[in-house]
Amino acid sequence: MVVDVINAKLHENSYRLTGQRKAVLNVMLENKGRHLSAEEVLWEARKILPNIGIATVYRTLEKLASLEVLYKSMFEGNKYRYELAENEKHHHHHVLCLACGQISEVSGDLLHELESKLDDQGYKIIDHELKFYGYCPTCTRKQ
Amino acid sequence: MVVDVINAKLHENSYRLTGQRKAVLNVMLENKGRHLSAEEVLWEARKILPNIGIATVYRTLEKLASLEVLYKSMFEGNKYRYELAENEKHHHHHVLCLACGQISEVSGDLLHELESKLDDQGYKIIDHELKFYGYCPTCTRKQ
DNA sequence: ATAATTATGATAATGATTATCATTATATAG
DNA sequence: CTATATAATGATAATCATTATCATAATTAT
Ligand SMILES: [Mn+2]
Ligand SMILES: [Mn+2]
Ligand SMILES: [Zn+2]
Ligand SMILES: [Zn+2]
Repeated sequence: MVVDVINAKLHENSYRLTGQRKAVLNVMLENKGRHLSAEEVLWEARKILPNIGIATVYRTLEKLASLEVLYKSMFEGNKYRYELAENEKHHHHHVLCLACGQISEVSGDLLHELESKLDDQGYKIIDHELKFYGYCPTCTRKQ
Repeated sequence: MVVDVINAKLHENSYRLTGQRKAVLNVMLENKGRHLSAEEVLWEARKILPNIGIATVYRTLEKLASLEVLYKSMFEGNKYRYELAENEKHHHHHVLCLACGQISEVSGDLLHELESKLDDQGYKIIDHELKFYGYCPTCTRKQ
């Protein structure tokens, strides 16, 4: 997602692009493809802005997620992770390695068939989330 | 899942079928198809065994989940829910209504194609989890 | 410049889950 | 059966991610 687009989205909602928000955004932009926890974002952001507080990081991540600049998902079950939303990758899914914890991505969307079946039943499906659990190629080889 | 099977599973692992575990099991058996939180299980179990503690409920739910007598999943994001595992329904998936919170079930498994694609890439996929978010038929009609 | 709005950081509160530990129940060995 | 080892329980403290509170600071509108 281009920075201008993000800027526009913030502006639309009359959010100010403060130094703290810039710092958080930079962290996410420099970590395309990674899935960071709030605390990880905090550590990175403090390299840019040493006094930024954890509450601000949470607030910023939530705002950016609500604007769909970021995606928010839960892998370990106790902690959310955030990643930069890239348009072409919308609706990608995840493979979580049970050995090393690595998160890899699966693109492609085979779920339209199921979704239209649900539509026929009267549901209105907005979104879906798919996670695979198993072993990544590296860990599979080591077994 | 039949009670005898559960009994056998417990026995195999030399777990004792105590009054507390019976109470939790009864709660789950009487709530087939529902997805209960630990606290909800506690309230129900206390109707049978008034002094059962929350720690024991957690311990029992975890044990039963590890034996695959129960399935454990997270819907709201902050709280796990447990449901009785029924063999024929293995790998069913969920639709979460964004309006009323109702959880309904989807059977069918269209994911083998994706899983075999991942296998080709060297992954060893053990399990998957699929959630749909949207509106249930009732809430869709009300809109 | 003044007043209103929005944002921030420190810190307390919350809520689900897990750990600890003394006590109790159950099983096993002699 | 009795002693002893093992497993289970309940009360409660600890943990940890997230949210709420609130006084202060920054930005915007008047
Ligand atoms: Mn991703
Ligand atoms: Mn279910
Ligand atoms: Zn791995
Ligand atoms: Zn509904």
